[in-house]
Amino acid sequence: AVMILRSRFLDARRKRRNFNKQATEILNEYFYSHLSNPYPSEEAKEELAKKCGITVSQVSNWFGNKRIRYKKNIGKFQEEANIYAAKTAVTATN
Amino acid sequence: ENTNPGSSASSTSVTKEGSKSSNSSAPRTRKKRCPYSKFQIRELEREFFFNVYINKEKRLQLSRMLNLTDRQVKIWFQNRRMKEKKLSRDRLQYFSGNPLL
DNA sequence: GCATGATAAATGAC
DNA sequence: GTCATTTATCATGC
Repeated sequence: AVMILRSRFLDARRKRRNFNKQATEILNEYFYSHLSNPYPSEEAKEELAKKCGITVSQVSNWFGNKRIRYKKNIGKFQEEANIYAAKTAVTATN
Repeated sequence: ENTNPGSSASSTSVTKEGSKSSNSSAPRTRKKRCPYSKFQIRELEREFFFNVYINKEKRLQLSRMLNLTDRQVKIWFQNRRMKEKKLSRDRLQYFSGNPLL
């Protein structure tokens, strides 16, 4: 059993698996509701990781990829941005 | 087999790609990331195994051998140490609170 | 065929 | 020196 776990861990780094829809939802909500400063603190990352069921490193990776890919092609994410903007509009009003 | 713009310590580096003629406060264009060759990685890893911290003397020697700049070797060791630390963290996290165990 | 997550060079704050 | 990042590249999912 240990061997299986070990081998699975060693090659599990670049064997990518997509996050589930719920996790992506949570990450996107945070990203688009902090679009002016999409840099979650360490504490925020830990909370996001917990809610998404992923590691803090994965949260960092996600935001790193999201920031640059959004910046490189804002148009492509416009529709997505509008969706989450509407979804989190209530939150901003407190 | 190394595409290196201004790396090789080719004696007196006179031409700096016409970088800063007068103004020197420009952010300068970021150097394009160029993946190192298998050979370069092997040698870097070999030295990393001996000592995680490389001294200046060996650094210069290694940079000449691999056709990298002194700075590149220094940065590689820094990144490599960070990688090692991350691997340790992941290992810990994986074997501790794993729901599948 | 691109979307997406992870990793590898390179930079900058401190 | 560490360390969060940017950026390009890699490897996989679908």
